[in-house]
Amino acid sequence: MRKDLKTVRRGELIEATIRVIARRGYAGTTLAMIGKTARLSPGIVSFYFKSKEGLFFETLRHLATEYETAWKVAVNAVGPDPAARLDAIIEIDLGKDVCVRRKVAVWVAFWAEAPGRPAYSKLCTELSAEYFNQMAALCREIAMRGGHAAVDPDMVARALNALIDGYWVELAMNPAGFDRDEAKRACRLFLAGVFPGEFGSDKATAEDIRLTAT
Amino acid sequence: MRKDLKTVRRGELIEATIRVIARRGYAGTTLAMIGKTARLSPGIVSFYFKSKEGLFFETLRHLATEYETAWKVAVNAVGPDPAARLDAIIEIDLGKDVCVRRKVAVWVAFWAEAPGRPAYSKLCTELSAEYFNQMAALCREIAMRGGHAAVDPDMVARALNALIDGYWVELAMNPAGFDRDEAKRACRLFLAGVFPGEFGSDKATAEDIRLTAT
Amino acid sequence: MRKDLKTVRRGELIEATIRVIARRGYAGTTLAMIGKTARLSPGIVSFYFKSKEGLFFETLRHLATEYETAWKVAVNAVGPDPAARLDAIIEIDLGKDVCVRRKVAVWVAFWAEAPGRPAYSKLCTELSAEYFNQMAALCREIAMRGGHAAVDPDMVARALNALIDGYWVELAMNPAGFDRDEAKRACRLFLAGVFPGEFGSDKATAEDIRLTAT
Amino acid sequence: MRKDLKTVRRGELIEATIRVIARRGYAGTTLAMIGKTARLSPGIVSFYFKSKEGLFFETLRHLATEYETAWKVAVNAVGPDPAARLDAIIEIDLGKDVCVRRKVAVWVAFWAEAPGRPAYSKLCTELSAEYFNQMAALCREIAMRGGHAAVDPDMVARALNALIDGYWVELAMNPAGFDRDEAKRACRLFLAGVFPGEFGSDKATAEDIRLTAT
DNA sequence: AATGAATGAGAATTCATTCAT
DNA sequence: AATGAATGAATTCTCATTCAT
Repeated sequence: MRKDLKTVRRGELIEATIRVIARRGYAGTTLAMIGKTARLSPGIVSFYFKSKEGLFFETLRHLATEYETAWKVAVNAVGPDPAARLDAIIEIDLGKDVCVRRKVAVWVAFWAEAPGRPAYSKLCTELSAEYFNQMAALCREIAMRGGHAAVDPDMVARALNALIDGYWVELAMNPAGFDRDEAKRACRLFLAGVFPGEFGSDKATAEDIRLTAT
Repeated sequence: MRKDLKTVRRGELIEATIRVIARRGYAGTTLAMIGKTARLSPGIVSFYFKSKEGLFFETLRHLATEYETAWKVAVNAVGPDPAARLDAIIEIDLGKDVCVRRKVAVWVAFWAEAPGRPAYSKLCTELSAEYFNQMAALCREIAMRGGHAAVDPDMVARALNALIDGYWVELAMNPAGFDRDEAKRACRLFLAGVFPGEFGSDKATAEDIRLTAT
Repeated sequence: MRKDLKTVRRGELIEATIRVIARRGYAGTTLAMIGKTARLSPGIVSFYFKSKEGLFFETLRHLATEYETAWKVAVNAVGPDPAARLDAIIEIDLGKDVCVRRKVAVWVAFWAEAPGRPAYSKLCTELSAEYFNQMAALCREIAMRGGHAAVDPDMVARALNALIDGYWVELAMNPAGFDRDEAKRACRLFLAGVFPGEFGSDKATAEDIRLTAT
Repeated sequence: MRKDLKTVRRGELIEATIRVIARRGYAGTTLAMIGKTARLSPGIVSFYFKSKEGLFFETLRHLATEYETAWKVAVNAVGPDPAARLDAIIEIDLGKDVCVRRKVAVWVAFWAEAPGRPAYSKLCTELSAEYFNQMAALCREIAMRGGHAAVDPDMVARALNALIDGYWVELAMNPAGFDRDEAKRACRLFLAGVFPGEFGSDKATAEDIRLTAT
């Protein structure tokens, strides 16, 4: 009960932080705004987090953990086929749980502040590294089994990563012009070009179709 | 003469602003740091720019103008072939003048702050729109002349845009792991997949070859 | 029974306050620390004392009462001889009940804060006045009966008072270098110089001898 | 000129700090009060001192340096006779430059806060140690040359130190009842009792007589 | 009777902006 | 034209106090 309340409050404050950063930017976010958004007093942040810096870091960690968990679960859920796994990652990265304006705007904010904050930088780098390793491993598997000797699987992984990050930026900056389904198709289009026969555009999942309507 | 000095000082302050934001992030940048970096007094910003906000906006405008000019010049320099023009844009976007850590880090910082600053948002949106229109027009031309009826040229333009933005983010966050030449090849690989026969990987330009050595 | 609990709790909080002030200083003492030290919740202070200010004042009063009672009891216990009475006061002031670091550190803290707190100032002044009156009366008696006409008994009382306060400060600041027995001997040495024949250094009490071993 | 201004401002702020602490106590002192007293804005403290803590520490250091210099100069000014030197120290410690309510109240405040602030404690301890070494050396000299074998010179030094500190406390708490000249006479009375023939009460200096009028 | 979460007033601190030199 | 000292508004942070449980 005691611990639950603590967890609940921390969650409320983190959620409020995400909303405020998404609306006002990192530099424009004050504890007063976060307090108001969470319908709590501004002084409470010191109680649950050591400081503003602490709250921000925990917010980043929350997003990082959520994201990491999501793609790991997704990868394991679809069985061993590397193409299906890559597909599952795309589905998560551009899916409606992770790829919502609120959250990607905060990711961009933390990326932008990372140069001046070693703690942010470290966390992002570690997350990235693990993510890249997974992606590169899958690309390598596909390349080997399919005889796609010509392409460098690491390069493909980096490109796919960049493509997804780029879509996040698009969503953050121009949510009206962003089409989650189109983004997924574009990722598969890229992979289909690189690994012919692996990512047919006809392979659209049921999920795809559902989300297109959204 | 008077005007020259004004232009020089403004340029120095903008350059200093870029360096400081790249190193410390947007929120971590103070006028004192900018002054120190420019070897000028902190009070001088009020003289040459109305305010900190003004300096930051002019910094964004400087980057925007520089970038816009660069790709327009490049497009016009290569003649009318749409594929060559698209190639020229890639060359600029990932070339050593525009795609340097210092500058892309500042772009990411402005993207991140845009939600809270209508002025930034507006400028970025306008720049994006013009850039996208150009790219989409070129993609449409290629699609039409090559009979690539299956793909939506706008989608290709958006994807290419996202891919490039994503590479900028990569460079900003992890400069050591970024390979400008690889990024360009990945863009062409994507286009080659979408528009078969148009962007052969054998088409590497002289520029490419030069930069690979770097 | 009810009243007992109240008295017990108040005593616990006062004792905790003494410990915390002695360790952290007056300015560095928070109700949270006092609560933790007393193994009670921080909110309880409002219940047993009106406020932090109230708790602090009661702490001062507690020390003052304890001290006042101690020397009055001691004075009355030794019979009417003024030299013996003065000796008894020295014994108390530098004895192990009153003159312990914990307590003298708090005395110094209250002295230091007195300028800004009329309530503290008043209490200390009243206590001082009564103490001085007693001491001066004893000095006067000794001076008169011994024919020590040359010395001003009030001056001697003030000097002895200063000497004892000074030793308290020494104990507060540098407990390792403080020797309670030496301090008592020094007081008697001073009085022996002022009132020749009255405070022979050979007159060390049994108490003295016991404490020397400590 | 530049450096002078800095020195002047720092001095003004330190002087204001002394006045405010003396009037309000350590805990009751705010930067706003210091600013007002110095007729400067509250934000300026950060400019000349890193923080409130920094200002307080420099204030202590200022007092310590002033005091240390004063007694060293005084000791050297009077020639090699140890009794004269001890006398000179008493003259300084209870003289009108050092022993004024404003300053001794601040000393008491720092003594009181020392337990919670290692930096204060360290500075006070070092100052004390040097002062004690000097005093003890002089007492030893007097004891040896005068054949006062019975008394421990270190004990005398500690007692004199305590007596002077005690007078400082008296002045801080009850300035109206404090007589600087009487305090000096009391110190000499004590020494005269300990070292017979050395500190005759007839040895009052011209300085003494002048100050008595004050 | 006691807790400890929550509040919010007050203080320290930061830093954009101003302005006398 | 440039400086950099000084200001003071805005923000973070601390912590005494309150109050529902």
